[in-house]
Amino acid sequence: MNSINGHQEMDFFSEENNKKPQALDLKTPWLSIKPEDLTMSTGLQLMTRNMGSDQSTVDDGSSPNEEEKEGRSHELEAMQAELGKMNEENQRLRVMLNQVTNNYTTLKSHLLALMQQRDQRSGHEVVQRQFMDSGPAVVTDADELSHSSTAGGSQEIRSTSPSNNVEVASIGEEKLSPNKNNEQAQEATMRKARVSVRARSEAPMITDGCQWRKYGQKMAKGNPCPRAYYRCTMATGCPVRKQVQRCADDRSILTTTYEGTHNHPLPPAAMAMASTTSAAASMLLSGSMSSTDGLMNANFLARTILPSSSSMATISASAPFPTVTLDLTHSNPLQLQRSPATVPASLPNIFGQPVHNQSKFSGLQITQDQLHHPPSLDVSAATAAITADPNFTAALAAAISSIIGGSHPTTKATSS
DNA sequence: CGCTTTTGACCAGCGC
DNA sequence: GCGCTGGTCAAAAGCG
Repeated sequence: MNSINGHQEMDFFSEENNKKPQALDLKTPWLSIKPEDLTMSTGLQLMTRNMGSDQSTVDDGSSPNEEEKEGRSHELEAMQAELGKMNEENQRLRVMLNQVTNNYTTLKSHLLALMQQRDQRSGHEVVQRQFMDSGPAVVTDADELSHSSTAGGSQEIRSTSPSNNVEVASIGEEKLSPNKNNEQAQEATMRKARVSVRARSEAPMITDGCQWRKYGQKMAKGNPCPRAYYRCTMATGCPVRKQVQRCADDRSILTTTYEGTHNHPLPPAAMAMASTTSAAASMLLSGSMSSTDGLMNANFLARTILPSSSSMATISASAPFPTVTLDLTHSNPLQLQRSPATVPASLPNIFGQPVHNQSKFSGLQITQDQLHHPPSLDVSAATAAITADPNFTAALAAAISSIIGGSHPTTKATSS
């Protein structure tokens, strides 16, 4: 079953599918576009005008043949000229897109730098924060040193033991550069954070677009249904794991708990769930997040996933790991039982995942379907996953929805 | 033959 | 220290 899904989804990596839709060139430059730059409307207006003139020649059936031929040749020249103009505009837009991409990269690095500064100011607080609900898991320097000797042996750096995750972050603080340390700390803590998704499904596992391999099954205490353990097999060494278990009270409810961050490109079908879980994990792990912020963000995330549903998100304070639970059981169950190819239709193409060789903008890829159905909801969803910082989210959401949403300047210009 | 699933064993953390 | 529990490993079996 999984292998079938996986094979289908691997097709998304084909060169053909990796080509960005032309529409992306027009829609994604949202950071630094001035209204006067949006001259795409010129071409459309010309097209409209042409259609009008075309119509007039058809209507004017009384005109002599010579005139008609002459008129058509003029028309042809005009259209060729317009085509040339549009090509130029296309080139300009491509340049603008590159600029926007650069802007985005710069902005992102700024944000990361700021977050790193903040994390450095708060020292161990962030790491300790991840474990404040898990009892006596506060890491002391003595602990780190005693463990570091064992970690240096044949053990893997990416350990499956929670304590070792802390260890990696802490050792890095002493021995590695601050940037690398922060990355590792973040990776280690991201591995700890969990996102639980509750959904009604008769299938043994919800199709989230990823390729999973089952590596274990256990009877969990207090639940007659076994808990299955899966590991992501889309790339060797991908640390992402998930647990799948049916609810003891209502066996139609499937609880899927995700842990970790993918270290490889994801097919669009997998982007939705992976990004959602990653964004939720980011919320959990963002150092500035107060408990109320977290709850607010969690519910925002839930609305992001299924905007029309009454889905709820909660953050567990009692679980051994910080966990966000997205309860989708009140939404249409069919939304999570679709075939892999249609999963993105129910879940927004949002991003937030450190996807290698793939811009985070890939989450904003606009499909042919989306061209016919403006992706305003998807875009607002995307902003939710960019970062857990509510201020950043609000600013970007406003910017994106003002440009890509119904009030797109180009649209206005065309319609006027 | 290669990949996935199954399943018992093993390990670490935690509470008593 | 012991037992319980959750999580992982790895050999064997199953499958296409």
